[in-house]
Amino acid sequence: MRLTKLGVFSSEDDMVKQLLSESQQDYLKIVLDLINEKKVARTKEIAHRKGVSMPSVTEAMQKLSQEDYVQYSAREFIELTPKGEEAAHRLTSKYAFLKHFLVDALGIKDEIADKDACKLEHYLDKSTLDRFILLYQFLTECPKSDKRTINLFKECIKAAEGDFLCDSDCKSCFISSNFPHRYGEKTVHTLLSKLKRGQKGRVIMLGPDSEIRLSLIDKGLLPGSEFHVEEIGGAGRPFVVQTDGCLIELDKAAAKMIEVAIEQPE
Amino acid sequence: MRLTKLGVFSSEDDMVKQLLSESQQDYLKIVLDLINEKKVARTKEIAHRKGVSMPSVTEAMQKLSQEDYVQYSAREFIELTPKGEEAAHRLTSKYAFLKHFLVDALGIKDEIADKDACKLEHYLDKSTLDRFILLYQFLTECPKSDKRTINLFKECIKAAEGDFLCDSDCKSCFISSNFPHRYGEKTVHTLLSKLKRGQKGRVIMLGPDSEIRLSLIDKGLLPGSEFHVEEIGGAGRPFVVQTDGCLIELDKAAAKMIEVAIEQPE
DNA sequence: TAATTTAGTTAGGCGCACCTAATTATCCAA
DNA sequence: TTGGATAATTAGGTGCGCCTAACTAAATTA
Repeated sequence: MRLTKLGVFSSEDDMVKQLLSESQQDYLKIVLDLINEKKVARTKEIAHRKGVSMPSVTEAMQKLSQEDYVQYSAREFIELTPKGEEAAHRLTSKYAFLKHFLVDALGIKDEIADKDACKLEHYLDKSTLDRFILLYQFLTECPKSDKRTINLFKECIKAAEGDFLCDSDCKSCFISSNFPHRYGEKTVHTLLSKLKRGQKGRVIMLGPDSEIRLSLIDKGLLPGSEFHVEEIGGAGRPFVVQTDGCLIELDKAAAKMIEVAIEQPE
Repeated sequence: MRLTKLGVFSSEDDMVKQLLSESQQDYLKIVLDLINEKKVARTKEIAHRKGVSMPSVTEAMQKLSQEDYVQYSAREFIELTPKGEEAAHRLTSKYAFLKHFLVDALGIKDEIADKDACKLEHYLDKSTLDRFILLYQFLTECPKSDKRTINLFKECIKAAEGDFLCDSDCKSCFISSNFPHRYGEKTVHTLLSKLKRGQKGRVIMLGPDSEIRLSLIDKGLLPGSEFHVEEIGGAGRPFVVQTDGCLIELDKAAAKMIEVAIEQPE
Protein backbone atom coordinates (compact mmCIF):
# COMPACT_ATOMS: atom_id res chain seq x y z
CA MET A 1 0.00 0.00 0.00
CA ARG A 2 2.74 2.41 0.79
CA LEU A 3 4.40 3.86 -2.22
CA THR A 4 7.83 5.28 -1.94
CA LYS A 5 8.92 7.07 -5.03
CA LEU A 6 12.43 5.81 -4.72
CA GLY A 7 13.46 2.26 -4.27
CA VAL A 8 15.83 -0.40 -5.33
CA PHE A 9 15.62 -1.10 -8.99
CA SER A 10 16.30 -4.55 -10.23
CA SER A 11 17.09 -3.32 -13.70
CA GLU A 12 17.24 -0.31 -15.89
CA ASP A 13 13.70 -0.88 -17.01
CA ASP A 14 12.32 -0.48 -13.58
CA MET A 15 13.97 2.88 -13.54
CA VAL A 16 12.33 3.80 -16.78
CA LYS A 17 9.05 2.83 -15.22
CA GLN A 18 9.69 5.14 -12.34
CA LEU A 19 10.81 7.99 -14.45
CA LEU A 20 7.91 7.99 -16.84
CA SER A 21 4.51 8.73 -15.44
CA GLU A 22 1.61 6.56 -16.36
CA SER A 23 0.34 9.22 -18.69
CA GLN A 24 3.69 9.62 -20.36
CA GLN A 25 3.89 5.90 -20.87
CA ASP A 26 0.53 6.00 -22.57
CA TYR A 27 1.72 8.74 -24.88
CA LEU A 28 4.74 6.70 -25.86
CA LYS A 29 2.64 3.67 -26.65
CA ILE A 30 0.25 5.72 -28.73
CA VAL A 31 3.09 7.31 -30.66
CA LEU A 32 4.59 3.91 -31.39
CA ASP A 33 1.23 2.59 -32.52
CA LEU A 34 0.67 5.50 -34.81
CA ILE A 35 4.09 5.27 -36.35
CA ASN A 36 3.58 1.60 -37.03
CA GLU A 37 0.11 2.09 -38.38
CA LYS A 38 0.26 5.32 -40.28
CA LYS A 39 3.98 6.02 -40.58
CA VAL A 40 3.62 9.34 -38.77
CA ALA A 41 2.29 10.47 -35.42
CA ARG A 42 0.46 13.76 -35.33
CA THR A 43 -0.77 15.85 -32.48
CA LYS A 44 -4.39 15.63 -33.42
CA GLU A 45 -4.43 11.87 -33.71
CA ILE A 46 -2.55 11.38 -30.47
CA ALA A 47 -4.99 13.68 -28.73
CA HIS A 48 -7.87 11.75 -30.16
CA ARG A 49 -6.56 8.36 -29.11
CA LYS A 50 -5.72 9.47 -25.65
CA GLY A 51 -8.95 11.36 -25.26
CA VAL A 52 -7.28 14.65 -24.39
CA SER A 53 -7.02 18.07 -25.99
CA MET A 54 -4.28 18.99 -28.42
CA PRO A 55 -2.50 21.39 -26.08
CA SER A 56 -2.09 18.53 -23.63
CA VAL A 57 -0.33 16.56 -26.31
CA THR A 58 1.96 19.42 -27.21
CA GLU A 59 2.93 19.84 -23.61
CA ALA A 60 3.52 16.13 -23.12
CA MET A 61 5.66 15.90 -26.25
CA GLN A 62 7.75 18.81 -25.09
CA LYS A 63 8.44 17.06 -21.84
CA LEU A 64 9.13 13.73 -23.45
CA SER A 65 11.51 15.32 -25.88
CA GLN A 66 13.41 16.95 -23.02
CA GLU A 67 13.93 13.51 -21.57
CA ASP A 68 14.98 12.23 -24.95
CA TYR A 69 12.09 9.86 -25.54
CA VAL A 70 10.74 11.60 -28.61
CA GLN A 71 12.15 13.85 -31.23
CA TYR A 72 10.00 16.88 -31.35
CA SER A 73 10.15 20.40 -32.60
CA ALA A 74 7.13 22.57 -33.08
CA ARG A 75 4.95 21.68 -36.02
CA GLU A 76 7.16 18.87 -37.21
CA PHE A 77 6.55 15.17 -37.29
CA ILE A 78 6.83 13.47 -33.98
CA GLU A 79 9.28 10.60 -33.88
CA LEU A 80 10.57 8.27 -31.23
CA THR A 81 14.21 8.32 -30.25
CA PRO A 82 15.86 4.92 -29.79
CA LYS A 83 15.33 5.30 -26.05
CA GLY A 84 11.68 6.10 -26.57
CA GLU A 85 11.22 3.31 -29.05
CA GLU A 86 12.63 0.80 -26.63
CA ALA A 87 10.46 1.98 -23.80
CA ALA A 88 7.37 2.11 -25.96
CA HIS A 89 7.96 -1.34 -27.29
CA ARG A 90 8.44 -2.80 -23.89
CA LEU A 91 5.21 -1.27 -22.72
CA THR A 92 3.30 -2.34 -25.79
CA SER A 93 4.44 -5.91 -25.61
CA LYS A 94 3.45 -6.16 -21.97
CA TYR A 95 0.12 -4.70 -22.79
CA ALA A 96 -0.42 -7.04 -25.70
CA PHE A 97 0.38 -10.07 -23.63
CA LEU A 98 -1.85 -9.00 -20.76
CA LYS A 99 -4.75 -8.31 -23.03
CA HIS A 100 -4.25 -11.66 -24.63
CA PHE A 101 -4.23 -13.28 -21.26
CA LEU A 102 -7.39 -11.57 -20.14
CA VAL A 103 -9.26 -12.28 -23.33
CA ASP A 104 -8.01 -15.74 -24.26
CA ALA A 105 -7.49 -17.31 -20.90
CA LEU A 106 -10.01 -15.53 -18.72
CA GLY A 107 -12.58 -14.71 -21.36
CA ILE A 108 -12.90 -11.07 -20.40
CA LYS A 109 -14.81 -8.83 -22.78
CA ASP A 110 -12.67 -6.98 -25.23
CA GLU A 111 -13.20 -3.40 -24.10
CA ILE A 112 -12.80 -4.27 -20.47
CA ALA A 113 -9.69 -6.30 -21.19
CA ASP A 114 -8.31 -3.29 -22.99
CA LYS A 115 -8.80 -1.04 -20.04
CA ASP A 116 -7.58 -3.49 -17.46
CA ALA A 117 -4.57 -4.63 -19.47
CA CYS A 118 -3.52 -1.04 -19.79
CA LYS A 119 -3.60 -0.55 -16.06
CA LEU A 120 -1.91 -3.83 -15.32
CA GLU A 121 0.81 -3.01 -17.75
CA HIS A 122 1.64 0.10 -15.80
CA TYR A 123 1.57 -1.38 -12.36
CA LEU A 124 2.42 -5.05 -12.33
CA ASP A 125 5.80 -5.90 -11.03
CA LYS A 126 8.04 -7.77 -13.40
CA SER A 127 8.01 -10.85 -11.24
CA THR A 128 4.24 -10.85 -11.17
CA LEU A 129 4.14 -10.47 -14.90
CA ASP A 130 6.47 -13.43 -15.15
CA ARG A 131 4.05 -15.50 -13.12
CA PHE A 132 1.18 -14.41 -15.29
CA ILE A 133 3.16 -15.67 -18.24
CA LEU A 134 3.78 -18.98 -16.55
CA LEU A 135 0.14 -19.22 -15.67
CA TYR A 136 -0.92 -18.40 -19.18
CA GLN A 137 1.45 -21.01 -20.53
CA PHE A 138 0.24 -23.50 -18.01
CA LEU A 139 -3.36 -22.91 -18.88
CA THR A 140 -3.06 -22.79 -22.61
CA GLU A 141 -0.22 -25.12 -23.35
CA CYS A 142 -0.13 -27.76 -20.71
CA PRO A 143 -1.24 -30.95 -22.44
CA LYS A 144 -2.93 -32.86 -19.75
CA SER A 145 -5.17 -35.87 -20.08
CA ASP A 146 -5.81 -35.13 -23.73
CA LYS A 147 -7.39 -31.86 -23.00
CA ARG A 148 -5.66 -28.64 -22.43
CA THR A 149 -6.22 -27.20 -19.03
CA ILE A 150 -7.64 -24.09 -20.51
CA ASN A 151 -10.58 -26.05 -21.83
CA LEU A 152 -11.32 -27.32 -18.40
CA PHE A 153 -11.15 -23.83 -17.09
CA LYS A 154 -13.38 -22.58 -19.87
CA GLU A 155 -15.93 -25.18 -18.92
CA CYS A 156 -15.81 -23.84 -15.44
CA ILE A 157 -16.34 -20.34 -16.65
CA LYS A 158 -19.21 -21.46 -18.78
CA ALA A 159 -20.81 -23.24 -15.88
CA ALA A 160 -20.12 -20.31 -13.65
CA GLU A 161 -21.86 -18.00 -16.03
CA GLY A 162 -25.13 -19.66 -15.35
CA ASP A 163 -24.85 -21.99 -18.27
CA PHE A 164 -25.45 -25.18 -16.41
CA LEU A 165 -24.56 -27.60 -19.14
CA CYS A 166 -22.18 -29.55 -17.05
CA ASP A 167 -22.01 -33.16 -18.12
CA SER A 168 -21.93 -35.91 -15.58
CA ASP A 169 -18.27 -36.82 -15.87
CA CYS A 170 -17.22 -33.32 -15.11
CA LYS A 171 -16.07 -33.65 -11.59
CA SER A 172 -14.30 -30.41 -11.69
CA CYS A 173 -14.71 -27.81 -9.07
CA PHE A 174 -17.54 -25.51 -8.37
CA ILE A 175 -19.95 -26.76 -10.92
CA SER A 176 -23.42 -27.09 -9.55
CA SER A 177 -24.07 -30.76 -9.04
CA ASN A 178 -21.46 -31.44 -6.45
CA PHE A 179 -20.83 -28.12 -4.88
CA PRO A 180 -19.35 -27.99 -2.30
CA HIS A 181 -16.98 -30.82 -2.89
CA ARG A 182 -14.22 -30.91 -0.38
CA TYR A 183 -14.64 -32.30 3.09
CA GLY A 184 -12.27 -33.67 5.63
CA GLU A 185 -8.77 -32.48 6.39
CA LYS A 186 -8.52 -30.36 9.46
CA THR A 187 -11.39 -28.12 8.71
CA VAL A 188 -14.81 -29.10 7.51
CA HIS A 189 -16.31 -27.61 4.43
CA THR A 190 -19.96 -26.83 4.22
CA LEU A 191 -22.29 -24.16 2.99
CA LEU A 192 -22.74 -20.88 4.72
CA SER A 193 -26.46 -21.49 4.79
CA LYS A 194 -25.91 -24.41 7.12
CA LEU A 195 -24.07 -22.52 9.82
CA LYS A 196 -25.55 -21.53 13.14
CA ARG A 197 -25.48 -18.21 14.83
CA GLY A 198 -22.14 -17.43 16.34
CA GLN A 199 -20.09 -19.77 14.20
CA LYS A 200 -16.95 -18.48 12.61
CA GLY A 201 -15.82 -19.47 9.17
CA ARG A 202 -13.81 -18.67 6.14
CA VAL A 203 -15.07 -18.38 2.61
CA ILE A 204 -13.56 -21.01 0.34
CA MET A 205 -15.47 -20.72 -2.89
CA LEU A 206 -18.29 -18.84 -4.45
CA GLY A 207 -20.79 -20.91 -6.33
CA PRO A 208 -21.75 -21.07 -9.96
CA ASP A 209 -24.36 -18.34 -10.08
CA SER A 210 -22.79 -15.42 -11.82
CA GLU A 211 -25.18 -12.80 -10.54
CA ILE A 212 -24.85 -13.89 -6.96
CA ARG A 213 -21.09 -14.00 -7.31
CA LEU A 214 -20.96 -10.45 -8.53
CA SER A 215 -23.19 -9.30 -5.74
CA LEU A 216 -20.91 -11.02 -3.25
CA ILE A 217 -17.96 -9.20 -4.74
CA ASP A 218 -19.88 -6.00 -4.21
CA LYS A 219 -20.65 -6.87 -0.67
CA GLY A 220 -17.07 -7.81 -0.01
CA LEU A 221 -17.36 -11.51 0.70
CA LEU A 222 -14.68 -13.21 -1.38
CA PRO A 223 -12.70 -16.40 -1.14
CA GLY A 224 -10.48 -16.04 1.87
CA SER A 225 -12.79 -13.72 3.80
CA GLU A 226 -13.18 -14.64 7.42
CA PHE A 227 -16.51 -14.03 9.03
CA HIS A 228 -18.75 -14.62 11.95
CA VAL A 229 -22.44 -15.47 11.71
CA GLU A 230 -24.56 -12.83 13.40
CA GLU A 231 -28.00 -13.88 12.34
CA ILE A 232 -29.17 -16.92 10.52
CA GLY A 233 -31.74 -16.34 7.86
CA GLY A 234 -35.16 -17.81 7.57
CA ALA A 235 -38.69 -16.88 6.65
CA GLY A 236 -37.77 -13.90 4.54
CA ARG A 237 -35.11 -12.67 6.88
CA PRO A 238 -31.55 -12.51 5.58
CA PHE A 239 -28.40 -14.05 6.93
CA VAL A 240 -26.15 -11.50 8.56
CA VAL A 241 -22.45 -12.10 8.76
CA GLN A 242 -19.69 -9.93 10.04
CA THR A 243 -16.34 -9.53 8.33
CA ASP A 244 -13.75 -6.94 8.99
CA GLY A 245 -16.03 -5.19 11.41
CA CYS A 246 -18.76 -4.82 8.81
CA LEU A 247 -22.15 -6.44 8.70
CA ILE A 248 -23.22 -8.04 5.48
CA GLU A 249 -26.70 -9.25 4.63
CA LEU A 250 -27.19 -12.29 2.45
CA ASP A 251 -30.35 -13.88 1.24
CA LYS A 252 -30.77 -17.61 1.43
CA ALA A 253 -29.98 -18.16 -2.24
CA ALA A 254 -26.64 -16.46 -1.80
CA ALA A 255 -25.88 -18.26 1.45
CA LYS A 256 -26.36 -21.53 -0.36
CA MET A 257 -23.75 -20.57 -2.91
CA ILE A 258 -20.95 -19.95 -0.50
CA GLU A 259 -18.70 -22.80 0.46
CA VAL A 260 -17.06 -22.18 3.77
CA ALA A 261 -14.51 -23.84 5.99
CA ILE A 262 -15.23 -24.11 9.68
CA GLU A 263 -13.03 -25.29 12.49
CA GLN A 264 -15.11 -27.93 14.19
CA PRO A 265 -18.21 -29.77 13.25
CA GLU A 266 -20.51 -29.40 16.20
CA MET B 1 -6.21 2.92 -23.09
CA ARG B 2 -8.58 5.82 -23.28
CA LEU B 3 -10.08 6.80 -20.01
CA THR B 4 -13.27 8.73 -19.97
CA LYS B 5 -14.15 10.03 -16.57
CA LEU B 6 -17.80 9.39 -17.12
CA GLY B 7 -19.33 6.20 -18.30
CA VAL B 8 -22.07 3.72 -17.79
CA PHE B 9 -21.98 2.25 -14.35
CA SER B 10 -23.13 -1.27 -13.85
CA SER B 11 -23.80 -0.68 -10.19
CA GLU B 12 -23.56 1.80 -7.42
CA ASP B 13 -20.17 0.51 -6.47
CA ASP B 14 -18.66 1.37 -9.75
CA MET B 15 -19.79 4.86 -9.08
CA VAL B 16 -18.11 4.85 -5.75
CA LYS B 17 -14.99 3.74 -7.51
CA GLN B 18 -15.20 6.66 -9.83
CA LEU B 19 -15.93 9.15 -7.14
CA LEU B 20 -13.11 8.23 -4.85
CA SER B 21 -9.61 8.74 -6.09
CA GLU B 22 -7.06 6.02 -5.67
CA SER B 23 -5.47 7.93 -2.85
CA GLN B 24 -8.77 8.45 -1.09
CA GLN B 25 -9.51 4.77 -1.37
CA ASP B 26 -6.19 4.06 0.29
CA TYR B 27 -7.04 6.40 3.13
CA LEU B 28 -10.33 4.64 3.69
CA LYS B 29 -8.70 1.26 3.81
CA ILE B 30 -6.09 2.47 6.25
CA VAL B 31 -8.71 4.02 8.49
CA LEU B 32 -10.68 0.79 8.52
CA ASP B 33 -7.56 -1.20 9.31
CA LEU B 34 -6.64 1.08 12.15
CA ILE B 35 -10.09 1.03 13.66
CA ASN B 36 -10.11 -2.75 13.54
CA GLU B 37 -6.63 -3.04 14.94
CA LYS B 38 -6.36 -0.27 17.47
CA LYS B 39 -9.93 0.87 17.96
CA VAL B 40 -9.10 4.40 16.86
CA ALA B 41 -7.57 5.99 13.81
CA ARG B 42 -5.31 8.94 14.37
CA THR B 43 -3.74 11.37 11.99
CA LYS B 44 -0.21 10.47 12.84
CA GLU B 45 -0.69 6.76 12.37
CA ILE B 46 -2.55 7.21 9.10
CA ALA B 47 0.22 9.46 7.86
CA HIS B 48 2.77 6.89 8.85
CA ARG B 49 1.03 4.00 7.12
CA LYS B 50 0.41 5.90 3.96
CA GLY B 51 3.90 7.36 3.96
CA VAL B 52 2.72 10.97 3.78
CA SER B 53 2.90 13.97 6.06
CA MET B 54 0.25 14.76 8.64
CA PRO B 55 -1.14 17.81 6.86
CA SER B 56 -1.86 15.61 3.88
CA VAL B 57 -3.95 13.39 6.10
CA THR B 58 -5.85 16.30 7.59
CA GLU B 59 -6.67 17.58 4.15
CA ALA B 60 -7.76 14.17 2.94
CA MET B 61 -9.96 13.61 5.96
CA GLN B 62 -11.61 16.96 5.46
CA LYS B 63 -12.48 16.03 1.91
CA LEU B 64 -13.65 12.57 2.82
CA SER B 65 -15.83 13.96 5.54
CA GLN B 66 -17.43 16.39 3.11
CA GLU B 67 -18.39 13.41 0.98
CA ASP B 68 -19.67 11.64 4.05
CA TYR B 69 -17.15 8.81 4.10
CA VAL B 70 -15.63 9.67 7.44
CA GLN B 71 -16.81 11.50 10.49
CA TYR B 72 -14.24 14.12 11.20
CA SER B 73 -13.96 17.29 13.12
CA ALA B 74 -10.71 18.87 13.99
CA ARG B 75 -8.71 17.13 16.67
CA GLU B 76 -11.29 14.47 17.28
CA PHE B 77 -11.16 10.77 16.62
CA ILE B 78 -11.61 9.83 13.03
CA GLU B 79 -14.43 7.41 12.39
CA LEU B 80 -15.99 5.90 9.31
CA THR B 81 -19.56 6.66 8.42
CA PRO B 82 -21.67 3.70 7.29
CA LYS B 83 -21.03 4.77 3.72
CA GLY B 84 -17.31 4.91 4.35
CA GLU B 85 -17.29 1.65 6.19
CA GLU B 86 -19.01 -0.08 3.33
CA ALA B 87 -16.64 1.34 0.77
CA ALA B 88 -13.60 0.57 2.88
CA HIS B 89 -14.69 -2.94 3.48
CA ARG B 90 -15.34 -3.59 -0.16
CA LEU B 91 -11.88 -2.34 -1.02
CA THR B 92 -10.21 -4.28 1.73
CA SER B 93 -11.87 -7.53 0.82
CA LYS B 94 -10.85 -7.17 -2.80
CA TYR B 95 -7.36 -6.41 -1.74
CA ALA B 96 -7.22 -9.37 0.60
CA PHE B 97 -8.42 -11.74 -2.05
CA LEU B 98 -6.02 -10.44 -4.65
CA LYS B 99 -3.08 -10.68 -2.35
CA HIS B 100 -4.10 -14.18 -1.48
CA PHE B 101 -4.29 -15.02 -5.13
CA LEU B 102 -0.90 -13.59 -5.90
CA VAL B 103 0.80 -15.23 -2.96
CA ASP B 104 -0.97 -18.58 -2.79
CA ALA B 105 -1.66 -19.32 -6.39
CA LEU B 106 1.14 -17.52 -8.16
CA GLY B 107 3.76 -17.66 -5.46
CA ILE B 108 4.62 -13.98 -5.62
CA LYS B 109 6.81 -12.60 -2.86
CA ASP B 110 4.91 -11.01 -0.03
CA GLU B 111 5.99 -7.39 -0.39
CA ILE B 112 5.52 -7.41 -4.12
CA ALA B 113 2.14 -9.07 -3.80
CA ASP B 114 1.18 -6.32 -1.39
CA LYS B 115 2.05 -3.60 -3.80
CA ASP B 116 0.53 -5.26 -6.82
CA ALA B 117 -2.65 -6.34 -5.05
CA CYS B 118 -3.17 -2.78 -3.98
CA LYS B 119 -2.96 -1.54 -7.51
CA LEU B 120 -5.10 -4.31 -8.90
CA GLU B 121 -7.70 -3.61 -6.31
CA HIS B 122 -8.03 -0.07 -7.56
CA TYR B 123 -8.12 -0.80 -11.21
CA LEU B 124 -9.50 -4.20 -12.01
CA ASP B 125 -12.96 -4.24 -13.40
CA LYS B 126 -15.48 -6.22 -11.44
CA SER B 127 -15.88 -8.74 -14.22
CA THR B 128 -12.15 -9.27 -14.34
CA LEU B 129 -12.05 -9.72 -10.60
CA ASP B 130 -14.80 -12.27 -10.96
CA ARG B 131 -12.68 -14.21 -13.42
CA PHE B 132 -9.72 -14.06 -11.12
CA ILE B 133 -11.92 -15.59 -8.46
CA LEU B 134 -12.99 -18.34 -10.81
CA LEU B 135 -9.42 -18.92 -11.79
CA TYR B 136 -8.30 -19.06 -8.20
CA GLN B 137 -11.07 -21.49 -7.41
CA PHE B 138 -10.20 -23.54 -10.42
CA LEU B 139 -6.56 -23.69 -9.51
CA THR B 140 -6.92 -24.33 -5.83
CA GLU B 141 -10.08 -26.31 -5.58
CA CYS B 142 -10.50 -28.29 -8.72
CA PRO B 143 -9.87 -31.90 -7.74
CA LYS B 144 -8.42 -33.41 -10.80
CA SER B 145 -6.65 -36.71 -11.18
CA ASP B 146 -5.99 -36.90 -7.46
CA LYS B 147 -3.93 -33.81 -7.47
CA ARG B 148 -5.17 -30.36 -7.31
CA THR B 149 -4.38 -28.29 -10.31
CA ILE B 150 -2.53 -25.81 -8.22
CA ASN B 151 0.06 -28.41 -7.41
CA LEU B 152 0.66 -29.03 -11.04
CA PHE B 153 1.03 -25.35 -11.58
CA LYS B 154 3.37 -25.06 -8.64
CA GLU B 155 5.54 -27.75 -10.14
CA CYS B 156 5.67 -25.71 -13.28
CA ILE B 157 6.69 -22.65 -11.35
CA LYS B 158 9.33 -24.61 -9.58
CA ALA B 159 10.69 -25.96 -12.82
CA ALA B 160 10.48 -22.54 -14.35
CA GLU B 161 12.51 -21.09 -11.57
CA GLY B 162 15.50 -23.05 -12.63
CA ASP B 163 14.82 -25.88 -10.28
CA PHE B 164 14.96 -28.67 -12.81
CA LEU B 165 13.67 -31.45 -10.65
CA CYS B 166 11.07 -32.54 -13.08
CA ASP B 167 10.36 -36.22 -12.80
CA SER B 168 9.89 -38.31 -15.88
CA ASP B 169 6.13 -38.71 -15.68
CA CYS B 170 5.62 -35.01 -15.63
CA LYS B 171 4.46 -34.42 -19.12
CA SER B 172 3.22 -31.04 -18.27
CA CYS B 173 4.03 -28.00 -20.24
CA PHE B 174 7.20 -26.08 -20.54
CA ILE B 175 9.37 -28.20 -18.38
CA SER B 176 12.75 -28.75 -19.89
CA SER B 177 12.83 -32.28 -21.17
CA ASN B 178 10.18 -31.99 -23.79
CA PHE B 179 10.11 -28.35 -24.59
CA PRO B 180 8.72 -27.46 -27.05
CA HIS B 181 5.96 -29.95 -27.05
CA ARG B 182 3.23 -29.09 -29.46
CA TYR B 183 3.46 -29.73 -33.14
CA GLY B 184 0.92 -30.16 -35.86
CA GLU B 185 -2.34 -28.32 -36.27
CA LYS B 186 -2.20 -25.60 -38.83
CA THR B 187 0.97 -24.02 -37.69
CA VAL B 188 4.19 -25.72 -36.79
CA HIS B 189 5.86 -25.19 -33.48
CA THR B 190 9.57 -25.02 -33.19
CA LEU B 191 12.28 -23.06 -31.45
CA LEU B 192 13.23 -19.60 -32.44
CA SER B 193 16.83 -20.74 -32.70
CA LYS B 194 15.87 -22.98 -35.60
CA LEU B 195 14.38 -20.31 -37.80
CA LYS B 196 16.03 -18.87 -40.87
CA ARG B 197 16.50 -15.28 -41.81
CA GLY B 198 13.31 -13.71 -43.05
CA GLN B 199 10.90 -16.12 -41.43
CA LYS B 200 7.97 -14.74 -39.54
CA GLY B 201 6.66 -16.27 -36.35
CA ARG B 202 4.76 -15.82 -33.20
CA VAL B 203 6.01 -16.49 -29.71
CA ILE B 204 4.09 -19.29 -28.03
CA MET B 205 5.97 -19.96 -24.85
CA LEU B 206 9.01 -18.91 -22.98
CA GLY B 207 11.17 -21.68 -21.63
CA PRO B 208 12.03 -22.74 -18.14
CA ASP B 209 15.03 -20.53 -17.49
CA SER B 210 13.89 -17.84 -15.14
CA GLU B 211 16.66 -15.41 -15.86
CA ILE B 212 16.21 -15.65 -19.58
CA ARG B 213 12.48 -15.25 -19.21
CA LEU B 214 12.87 -12.06 -17.25
CA SER B 215 15.30 -10.70 -19.78
CA LEU B 216 12.82 -11.47 -22.52
CA ILE B 217 10.14 -9.59 -20.63
CA ASP B 218 12.54 -6.69 -20.52
CA LYS B 219 13.21 -6.90 -24.18
CA GLY B 220 9.54 -7.12 -24.95
CA LEU B 221 9.28 -10.59 -26.44
CA LEU B 222 6.36 -12.26 -24.72
CA PRO B 223 3.92 -15.01 -25.59
CA GLY B 224 1.81 -13.70 -28.41
CA SER B 225 4.47 -11.40 -29.83
CA GLU B 226 4.76 -11.56 -33.59
CA PHE B 227 8.16 -11.14 -35.07
CA HIS B 228 10.34 -11.43 -38.10
CA VAL B 229 13.84 -12.87 -38.12
CA GLU B 230 16.37 -10.26 -39.26
CA GLU B 231 19.60 -12.03 -38.51
CA ILE B 232 20.29 -15.53 -37.40
CA GLY B 233 22.86 -15.91 -34.73
CA GLY B 234 26.01 -17.93 -34.79
CA ALA B 235 29.62 -17.74 -33.77
CA GLY B 236 29.15 -15.16 -31.10
CA ARG B 237 26.74 -13.07 -33.06
CA PRO B 238 23.22 -12.67 -31.66
CA PHE B 239 19.89 -13.38 -33.26
CA VAL B 240 18.08 -10.25 -34.27
CA VAL B 241 14.33 -10.23 -34.54
CA GLN B 242 11.95 -7.45 -35.28
CA THR B 243 8.68 -6.92 -33.46
CA ASP B 244 6.51 -3.90 -33.48
CA GLY B 245 9.07 -2.05 -35.53
CA CYS B 246 11.78 -2.64 -32.98
CA LEU B 247 14.89 -4.72 -33.26
CA ILE B 248 15.68 -7.11 -30.47
CA GLU B 249 18.90 -8.98 -29.96
CA LEU B 250 18.91 -12.45 -28.49
CA ASP B 251 21.77 -14.72 -27.71
CA LYS B 252 21.63 -18.34 -28.69
CA ALA B 253 20.72 -19.54 -25.20
CA ALA B 254 17.67 -17.29 -25.22
CA ALA B 255 16.69 -18.23 -28.74
CA LYS B 256 16.65 -21.86 -27.69
CA MET B 257 14.20 -21.08 -24.94
CA ILE B 258 11.53 -19.55 -27.11
CA GLU B 259 8.91 -21.77 -28.62
CA VAL B 260 7.42 -20.21 -31.68
CA ALA B 261 4.68 -20.95 -34.16
CA ILE B 262 5.40 -20.54 -37.84
CA GLU B 263 3.09 -20.74 -40.79
CA GLN B 264 4.72 -23.28 -43.04
CA PRO B 265 7.54 -25.69 -42.64
CA GLU B 266 9.82 -25.07 -45.55
C1' DT C 1 -2.69 33.83 -55.03
C1' DA C 2 -5.85 35.18 -51.70
C1' DA C 3 -9.25 33.30 -48.66
C1' DT C 4 -10.58 29.89 -45.78
C1' DT C 5 -10.12 25.78 -43.24
C1' DT C 6 -7.50 22.96 -40.30
C1' DA C 7 -3.58 21.78 -37.33
C1' DG C 8 -0.72 23.13 -33.86
C1' DT C 9 0.92 26.25 -30.39
C1' DT C 10 1.15 29.64 -26.49
C1' DA C 11 -0.96 31.66 -22.48
C1' DG C 12 -3.31 31.30 -18.50
C1' DG C 13 -5.98 28.41 -15.18
C1' DC C 14 -7.72 24.51 -12.39
C1' DG C 15 -7.85 20.49 -9.21
C1' DC C 16 -5.39 17.00 -6.97
C1' DA C 17 -2.16 15.18 -3.83
C1' DC C 18 1.52 16.17 -1.98
C1' DC C 19 5.07 19.16 0.75
C1' DT C 20 7.40 22.54 4.62
C1' DA C 21 7.01 26.00 8.07
C1' DA C 22 4.48 28.03 11.42
C1' DT C 23 0.83 27.87 14.64
C1' DT C 24 -2.40 25.96 18.01
C1' DA C 25 -4.43 22.55 20.84
C1' DT C 26 -3.91 18.67 23.98
C1' DC C 27 -1.77 15.79 27.23
C1' DC C 28 1.21 14.52 30.87
C1' DA C 29 4.39 14.89 34.40
C1' DA C 30 7.04 17.68 37.55
C1' DT D 1 -1.00 24.24 37.52
C1' DT D 2 2.00 24.99 34.52
C1' DG D 3 5.55 24.10 31.08
C1' DG D 4 7.21 21.16 27.71
C1' DA D 5 6.46 17.50 24.55
C1' DT D 6 3.56 15.77 21.17
C1' DA D 7 -0.27 15.84 17.96
C1' DA D 8 -2.91 18.26 14.76
C1' DT D 9 -4.01 22.10 12.05
C1' DT D 10 -3.59 26.25 9.02
C1' DA D 11 -1.10 28.73 5.58
C1' DG D 12 1.25 28.83 1.61
C1' DG D 13 3.62 26.53 -2.14
C1' DT D 14 4.98 22.76 -5.85
C1' DG D 15 4.49 19.64 -9.85
C1' DC D 16 1.58 17.16 -12.82
C1' DG D 17 -1.83 16.52 -16.20
C1' DC D 18 -5.38 18.33 -17.80
C1' DC D 19 -8.47 22.29 -19.61
C1' DT D 20 -10.27 26.67 -22.66
C1' DA D 21 -9.37 30.70 -25.31
C1' DA D 22 -6.64 33.00 -28.31
C1' DC D 23 -3.26 33.02 -31.69
C1' DT D 24 -0.21 31.36 -35.63
C1' DA D 25 1.34 28.45 -39.23
C1' DA D 26 0.35 25.43 -42.91
C1' DA D 27 -2.52 23.31 -46.26
C1' DT D 28 -6.37 23.52 -49.43
C1' DT D 29 -9.25 25.24 -52.80
C1' DA D 30 -11.88 28.79 -55.29
